[in-house]
This record gives sequence, structure tokens and C-alpha cells, in this order.
Amino acid sequence: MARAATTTDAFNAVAEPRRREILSLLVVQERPVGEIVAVLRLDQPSVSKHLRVLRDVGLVRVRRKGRHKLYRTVPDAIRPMHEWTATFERYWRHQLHRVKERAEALEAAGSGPDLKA
Amino acid sequence: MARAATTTDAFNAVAEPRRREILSLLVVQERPVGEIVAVLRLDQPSVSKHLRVLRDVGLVRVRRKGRHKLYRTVPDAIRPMHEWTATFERYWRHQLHRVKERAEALEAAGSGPDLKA
DNA sequence: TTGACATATTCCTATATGGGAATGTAATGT
DNA sequence: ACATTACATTCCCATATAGGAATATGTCAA
Repeated sequence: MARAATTTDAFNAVAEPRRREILSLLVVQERPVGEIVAVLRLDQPSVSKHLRVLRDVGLVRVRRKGRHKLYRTVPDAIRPMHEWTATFERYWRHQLHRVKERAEALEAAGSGPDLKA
Repeated sequence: MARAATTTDAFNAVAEPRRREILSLLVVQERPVGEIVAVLRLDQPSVSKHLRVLRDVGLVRVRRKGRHKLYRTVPDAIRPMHEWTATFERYWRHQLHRVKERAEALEAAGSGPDLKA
């Protein structure tokens, strides 16, 4: 089997950095394809293809406006990723606490930070 | 060009659902490969290969324990993803507010929810 | 050393890319 | 109708999978 399609879900779609840039750009305000091309300095077909992927997974929506197509990010489609990553939050907090406690313990012991370990 | 390697960054690594399962499992407590195989019901070589990818991007760490190798998630390596998704939080909040306001406006107008639009 | 257990790597293959180039399609103005 | 603007799609190709099967490496025990 090969890798899952980029259109499988948000996780696969945003693995591509350009698509993340597009999402960040379009969440602020909707824009026509030409502007995305200009701002991000990508080729037009490339942008259209990325937008197609993002559309397929529901991360962006389009609406016509004369000859233009205005794309905008659908922020809600990013929530599942946010929530998944959030399940690890308490653990990296613990990690920080451990590091902090360790540093304080060392200082209390009178020695400087252990640069070797 | 093909897709970026899965070992490019955390975004690419966690695009694979099995790797997400492995991370969720190993963040609670470290485990030997055999247990991951048993709990997630995957083939051993498959698990080893996924662990290799996760290791390459710093999402897990290993330590030897006799004949076993104990893997554990490095939660801090997930923070960049959490932070990226968090930049969209205010926008989906706005989205919810708009939906809520719209619903309340309709109710105040005396009509039920607009099922057509 | 030998054997058994635990994990890692290699080889193979079908599939899905993303970029570049070229072309197709849709909407507007005259 | 026709030229123009704005996007979208298609074709080609190098590359990177993920899974399955087989094999290699590593570690302990007797």
C-alpha cells in the first residue's frame, strides 16, 4: 500500500506546508486564486491543485464573484487536529514540571546545572 | 516531486493514523514493541517501521531494558502542531458566535429555524 | 556456543503524490 | 461571436511510501 491520499482527512491535507500557508492566509479573509498566487509566490496550477485538496477535505470553501472564485478557510475543519494534539497537553506540562523540579533540586544541592547529563 | 518524506516533520509523521494511535498509547506509559503489537494488533515489522519514523522526527524516544526496547512519546514534539492549529481557534469561535447569533435572531423574529438556507 | 526471544531492516510492489508544461473551461466586455 | 481574463484539469515523471514476506541483528540464558 502507498500512503493514504492527501484528501483522506485534514491530517493528510495539512502535511503539505504550502497548504498550511494557504489556510493561514485564507482564514483572515477570503481571496481569489490570483491573490494567493501573488502573495505566496506559487504557480497558479499549483495553487489550484492545493485548493482542490483542501476543498475535498472541507478545509476551504469557494464562492463565485464575477470571474473570480473567492476561497476562504473553514476553521472548524481544523478543530479535530487541535483536539487531538490537545490530548497531549497535560503530558508536556508534566515534562516541563519535571525539568523545572530537576533544575531546582540541583540548585538546592548547591551545584550548577548538570551539563553532562 | 513526490510528497515530502514522512520523516520531514511531525505533520507528515502523524498523517498516518496508526502512528497517531502509537503516540496516544505511548504517551501514557512507555512500552516494549511487543506490547504495541499486541495492543494495536499490527504486525511487528509494521510497528518497528512506524516507530522508526516517529523516532526520526523526535516524536518518540527509546531506552533499552534487557532484551526489550521501551518506547515512549515525547509530548513536547507535538506542541508545534498544537500551536499551529491554535492560531485558528479564534476563527472557529467567531464562526460559532455567528451561528448562535443567527439562530437567536431568527427566534426573536418569531419564525423557526430556517431549514432551507 | 547454542537456542530462543525481541526487534530491526531489506526487498518487493501497487499507489499516490507535487511540480512543470500544456491545455481545457467558464465568465466578462465589446 | 471573439478576445481576454481567471481558474481548473490533464499528462508526464521522479520519488516516497505502507504492507507483506523474508531475513538480519541483538540480547539473554543455560
